[in-house]
Amino acid sequence: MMIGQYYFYLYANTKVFAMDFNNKPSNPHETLFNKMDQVGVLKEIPKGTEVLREGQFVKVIPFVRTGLIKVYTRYEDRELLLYYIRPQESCIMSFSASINNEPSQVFAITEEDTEAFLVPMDKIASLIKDNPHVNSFFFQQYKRRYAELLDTIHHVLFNKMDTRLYQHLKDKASLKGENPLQMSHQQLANELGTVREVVSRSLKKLEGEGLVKQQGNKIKILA
Amino acid sequence: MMIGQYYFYLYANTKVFAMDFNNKPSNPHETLFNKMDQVGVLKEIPKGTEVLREGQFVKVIPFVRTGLIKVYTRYEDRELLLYYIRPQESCIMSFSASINNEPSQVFAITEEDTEAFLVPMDKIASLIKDNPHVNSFFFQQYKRRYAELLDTIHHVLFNKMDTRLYQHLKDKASLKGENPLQMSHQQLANELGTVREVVSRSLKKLEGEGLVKQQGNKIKILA
DNA sequence: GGTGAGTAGTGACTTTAGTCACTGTACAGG
DNA sequence: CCTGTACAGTGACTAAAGTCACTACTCACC
Repeated sequence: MMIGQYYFYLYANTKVFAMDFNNKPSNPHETLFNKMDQVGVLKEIPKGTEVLREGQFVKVIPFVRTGLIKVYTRYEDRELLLYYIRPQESCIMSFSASINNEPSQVFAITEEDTEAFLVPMDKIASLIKDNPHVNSFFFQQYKRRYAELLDTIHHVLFNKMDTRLYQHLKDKASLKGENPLQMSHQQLANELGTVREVVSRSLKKLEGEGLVKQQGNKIKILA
Repeated sequence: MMIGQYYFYLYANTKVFAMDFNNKPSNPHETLFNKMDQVGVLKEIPKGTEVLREGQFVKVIPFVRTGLIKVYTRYEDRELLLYYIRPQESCIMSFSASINNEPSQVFAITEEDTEAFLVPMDKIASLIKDNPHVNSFFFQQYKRRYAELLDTIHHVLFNKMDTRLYQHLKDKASLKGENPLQMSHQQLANELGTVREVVSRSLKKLEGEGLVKQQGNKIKILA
């Protein structure tokens, strides 16, 4: 099912954001983000919104201002987390898909309430021409995402599930800045590309090793 | 062991290439490659030369004119093929590493006798500024490599070894354009991130299914 | 002709992950 | 209060991959 190029627009209210010309931060990324409201609109997207699905064509690139977007892939009924788009970041999979007007290969969902600038791809193209920062920003994003994926593939290929799970829990806790982490076993299984039972058992094992502790529907990371 | 920025220079003879100003191809990539000799040198690198290793700093980006370079990662004593750099392509891992002056995360080896333009990173930077084709070339390369890696991760996570092996053999045969493919089981194991015994057995299974045939030290792909 | 390196084949085994089927718990909503 | 749903725990099993140990072949080279 392809919903069309402005899928994002289906959700949340649009808000044109007030520009702050006086603020001249030294960080190029901040500068970049301050330009975004000239070319795109700021959206508020509630937690749990599916903002992109496989097969969909992309015409607008998100730049996250606050919140968190999860990008993942699906195969049959399994999923695998690819990366999170954090504040000051963008989505290279959208960018990639836009470049050649190809459909998306991945899914994306807001994992927290998120504010993002949505910038049409043609605007991005001219931004890139005018502003070398934008260009290098995307190269940096690619570089990072590639490194992350390489890391993931290492884990998948060379590590056992309990190691992967533990690492994932730690990463996730620090990413979201909350320690008793509230997630179901099923969610964890999806992010790691495995099944619920395996997560249950691995979690039990980690608990036995004193690395985590399950309390109610939360998981406390101890070490 | 870090050998320094001009690692490539350790091998093969340098040859400054004659420019062909009259040739005006329509393909931007060809145009791009015709510019390379203005900014870099053409190297002839014999088959089996290790051109990049993990931890090494990169200052020069290769643009393959003829031949084939294999890029792979290593973990403990296992390896995994990441991608091939074919003619008209470049190496985004070198590019990535250069951008922030970080060491390489991967290895690269010539799999056939290869001619490549070696272009210092600072030249690339100015090329990118002057020539939008160069810029989009690298974005395209990133896009492709990311897609390839995503594909690899799908195979690793969701397919069995014999499927992966068979697919790999087919890909490899078409890439190298030779059908009775000459490779040891160990080599295949490395490229797939597994061990020799598993390749031996999977190959046997594929042979039983009539998909391949081992003849001497070669593997014939039948279907 | 003997030796050593590289390669391939294979039986026996262990470990890991995944599957199936079921139990039990918590909780929301009619 | 009953019922449906989502979630967690677990025993029993299967399948896949990897490990270990050994045999055997080929071929280069002294």
